[in-house]
Amino acid sequence: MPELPEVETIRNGLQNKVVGKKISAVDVLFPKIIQGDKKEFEILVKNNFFEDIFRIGKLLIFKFGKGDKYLLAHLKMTGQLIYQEDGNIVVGGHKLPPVTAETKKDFYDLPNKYTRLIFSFADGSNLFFNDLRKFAYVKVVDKQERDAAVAGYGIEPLSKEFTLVNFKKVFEGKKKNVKAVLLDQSLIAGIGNIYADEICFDAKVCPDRSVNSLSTQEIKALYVSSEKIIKEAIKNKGTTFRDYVDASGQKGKHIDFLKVYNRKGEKCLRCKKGIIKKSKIAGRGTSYCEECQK
DNA sequence: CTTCTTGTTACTGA
DNA sequence: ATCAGTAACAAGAA
Repeated sequence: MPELPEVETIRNGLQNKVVGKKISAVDVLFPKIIQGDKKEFEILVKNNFFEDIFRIGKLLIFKFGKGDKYLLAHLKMTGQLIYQEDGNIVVGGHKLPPVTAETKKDFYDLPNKYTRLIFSFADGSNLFFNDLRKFAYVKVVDKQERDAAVAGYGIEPLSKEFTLVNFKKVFEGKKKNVKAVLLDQSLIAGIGNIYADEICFDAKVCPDRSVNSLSTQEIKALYVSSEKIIKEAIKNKGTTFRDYVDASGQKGKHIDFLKVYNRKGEKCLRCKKGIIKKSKIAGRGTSYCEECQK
């Protein structure tokens, strides 16, 4: 699922590909993907261009060249943003291909049965917004609404504000467990289920520990591990567990580096004694080693 | 058939 | 206020 490292990989990939290109057409194949006024969306996008692409947590923010407007894009669980240089796609008037054994098999044919939105650029290239589960969205906002959205997020792991002092503040006076705090986007931006488990494992902290029981050293370990795990995952272009692909349609390689997630029943790679356990913590499937995560 | 999967929000009750 | 738990959203896999 796209978490910070995956969304950052997509942002990075799109930066060099779509910024500055004139959008000549937009095809809305699933109208519900657009939050708010659909007409406003189409009028704004057409004959405009993306001037820059930002990210906070798992949220992408496209700045338009004309008009002081922004497009927020959230991939939720199965969203994909795939850019394709060529292809035999006629600009405008896209229709979904029929669902046949052929199209179903080739998930990477574009557009496919999960394509919800297509931006067509003047040079003939296209940006496909696919989403199997239909939870992903785009939303046009002004500067004020953009700032409000950003303000709702906690400290961003790749920013200057991600310091040990600020990280400690997040845990102060709380009673929630570690997993719940790591997943809370209003406290720390961008961590999802996979990396929450990996961070707890790396820090040797059991995810169901109440944060008010953590020692200063344990909080520091979680801080160091958060930064380390997220940067490693970005280096590997994210984790493809199921649907995630980057802006070029390529899978991430970080799945080979996961140490606990999806390893239920396997022997712990670190202590080689414990068997990875999976239980429900903070309402999420959580994998951890009881032997070496205290 | 049932159960599980995950990001986020909304709602309940403690 | 804070927290835990759960339903909802939707479409799949197992």
